[in-house]
Amino acid sequence: MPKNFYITTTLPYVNAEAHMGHALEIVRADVIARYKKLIGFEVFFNTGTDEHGQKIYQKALENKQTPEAYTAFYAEKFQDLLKLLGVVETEGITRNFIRTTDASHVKSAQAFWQLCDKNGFIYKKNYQIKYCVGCELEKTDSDLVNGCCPDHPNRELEIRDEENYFFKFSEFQKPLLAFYDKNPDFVAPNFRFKEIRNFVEAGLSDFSISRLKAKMPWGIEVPNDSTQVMYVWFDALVNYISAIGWPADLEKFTKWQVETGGMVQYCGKDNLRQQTAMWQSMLLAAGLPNSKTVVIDGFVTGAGGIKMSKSMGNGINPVDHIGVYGTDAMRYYVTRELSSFEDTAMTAEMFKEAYNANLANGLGNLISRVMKMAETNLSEPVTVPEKTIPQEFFDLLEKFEIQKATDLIWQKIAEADKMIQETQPFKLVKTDKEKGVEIIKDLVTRLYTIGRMLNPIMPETSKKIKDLVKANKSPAAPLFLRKD
RNA sequence: GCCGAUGUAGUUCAAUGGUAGAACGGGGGACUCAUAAGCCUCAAAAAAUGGUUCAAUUCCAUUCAUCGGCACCA
Repeated sequence: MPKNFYITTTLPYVNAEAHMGHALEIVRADVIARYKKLIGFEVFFNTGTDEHGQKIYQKALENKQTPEAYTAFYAEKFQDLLKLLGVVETEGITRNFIRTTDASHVKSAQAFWQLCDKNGFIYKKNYQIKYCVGCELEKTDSDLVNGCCPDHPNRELEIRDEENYFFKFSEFQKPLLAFYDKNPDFVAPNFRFKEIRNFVEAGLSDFSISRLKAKMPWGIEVPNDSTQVMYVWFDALVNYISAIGWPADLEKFTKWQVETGGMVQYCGKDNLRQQTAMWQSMLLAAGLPNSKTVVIDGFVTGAGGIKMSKSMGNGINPVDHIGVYGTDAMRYYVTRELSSFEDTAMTAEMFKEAYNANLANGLGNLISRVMKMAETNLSEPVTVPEKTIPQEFFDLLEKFEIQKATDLIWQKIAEADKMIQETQPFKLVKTDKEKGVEIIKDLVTRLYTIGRMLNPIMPETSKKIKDLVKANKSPAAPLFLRKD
């Protein structure tokens, strides 16, 4: 039985700066990837950028750039973000960064379309669009206020017909429900699974999967119809399999999507339907294996649960925070201080408090005090036994309960601090050297275990702890300096 | 409007049909290995109303408040 594991984030749409939601999703997927690697899996980690569509085309025009230059700029920015988040080259993990403008992806998306078409799930029909003559623009339902254009409320919207391709989503109600029944852990957390099941049970409508190329030139051309380009679904969602070589390299595809039991996907709650229903139907239509699990994140909000926005001025820029506090501090925050599945409020003040309490006073201080005693009182580095991580830690990560798993580490930190207070080894070595040394060795072993558990969560810190223990040295400078 | 969820110390969360736990923040104390850190200790909480029950924060109903979804926005 090969131990392979494939995990992917959704691809950020590159029409704006990266926000906390991106950081959250990328780090958590990386934590799971590193955890799987830790327990012996060979891991494929996919992320990238979604680069087609009307909005990007317009943004590029606004910036007086070609869409190619515009998306290249953002793709690079997101790659920089990955580095800042600690998503870097890691032994045992294949890192992949896909851009939906990659030639291989374009080919893959077209092949996927043709396969679904061949299987009879794509057809052409009239699609009615709402058009505001005042704006001279097409309007979507979500653009409208009380059924009218907000800028021209007194003008009647015109209904115009346009020919588009559609996907027969409606035929997948039963297959989807059957798939859900067979895979009771398909969506995490469970309340999101209920939500999507209700949605599917209520009935499905076919969705449109192309746009007129004349109107929207920045997209992947529909096979055998140069007048149309693919709308987002058959473009962006297909990245999860184009990333692992489908259909050009079926051996690679088999390794990561078949032998693994399917990909594990991370996404925000706004992506629930796309990932757990639409994309799964598309895979069924193509006769390809489904995803194994889709993990749904909550949102990061401002204080009081208010949506972060520029106008509110309550946004948190992950890049700025990493600049001040460091990569591992950000990884700590999104894994332990933000709920694994629910919305969580976050402010700069909360970040600082959590940093001081748990990284400076908690973890960092423990490292200093334990290693100082070790350096002073031990003649050689402690030999740490092989397996010291509690099984519970693995069980929690297996269920994507990253927050609870991280909590467990901080419990271990508190236990060690308490033990120092109760046994006072720093005093004991003066009266009973042997006994004092015994306790210090135990503390070093505990610290090393904490270092091991931190491996998926805070890889840099994990390595620093292990190196200090192996060298029997106290840190030259505090690992997490208090910020005032 | 419909569907779903949530409402617990100042804040962020937890457990529970029978003393409501924790963390941060706040007050006090003894200590010194450590980053004015750590440890001990104190104060501090169930949105409202009604019902079921010997007993409700927990179950049910209603009200109020907040959030999400109600599809072509990526």
